[in-house]
Amino acid sequence: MLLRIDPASSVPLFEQLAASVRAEASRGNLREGDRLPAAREVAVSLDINVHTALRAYQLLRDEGLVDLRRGRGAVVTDRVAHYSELGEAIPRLVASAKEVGVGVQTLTAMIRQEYGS
Amino acid sequence: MLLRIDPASSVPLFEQLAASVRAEASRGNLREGDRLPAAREVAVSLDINVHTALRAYQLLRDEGLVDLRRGRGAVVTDRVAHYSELGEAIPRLVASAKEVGVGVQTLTAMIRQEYGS
DNA sequence: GCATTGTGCTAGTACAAATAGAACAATAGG
DNA sequence: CCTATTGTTCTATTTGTACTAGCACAATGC
Repeated sequence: MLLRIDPASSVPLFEQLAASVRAEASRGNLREGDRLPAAREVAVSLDINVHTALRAYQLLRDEGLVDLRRGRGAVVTDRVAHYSELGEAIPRLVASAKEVGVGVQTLTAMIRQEYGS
Repeated sequence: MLLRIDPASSVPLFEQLAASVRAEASRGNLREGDRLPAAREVAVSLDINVHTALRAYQLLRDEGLVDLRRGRGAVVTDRVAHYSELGEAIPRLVASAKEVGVGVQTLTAMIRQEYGS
């Protein structure tokens, strides 16, 4: 499990952490039943507050990627399969956008627009 | 030109307005050389501040979708073609995400992650 | 010249992120 | 059964940023 964050980035720490976990899922490095390191443990190793680490985990729980239970930790659900599926489709779209010079902000805005309608 | 915004939405007004213009572009309703209504005009008809309308236009300028000039207004550039291209690819990905129950926030986060790497 | 249109500057308000401390509840394992 | 582990809940503070807005200014077009 490679979890990285960049304290200098403008992206919130908890989002970076969640994204880092998703990336592992997209690459197929996570399987149903796998257990993520404890929030307290992650907080120490990344030098962030426990609440921040927990918030990332709670975000992933809201998405359904992990189950959270006291004493047991964060366990990957069966939904991890969907993430690796999208892990193939997404790079294609991103490549197209980059080719024609459409930025991240614009692309994500267009997706939100499409999703909402 | 159908420009709509929802004051009740949590999405910033200027982003909604910009998205509304992009949507027109994606649908092929805008062509190179077309002129958008004046910011002050849009502000009045949508009942928002001029700065808010202007900020939307400046966002579109930064994207390269329009050229902005004093006294002349906002003119659509040749990049509009790319927007209608993506207007076909994006719905496919969004449909896939919806099928497997992946939300907007998650999807856009994954795209940012992919874009950045 | 004069109206139109975008730009710059300034500022108030509100919201979100991150940190912190403390107490609590469920689970796992010896 | 007991204990350590792990997430949950609550309150609070600090800090930074986003959004909106008002006013004066500058460039363009007719």
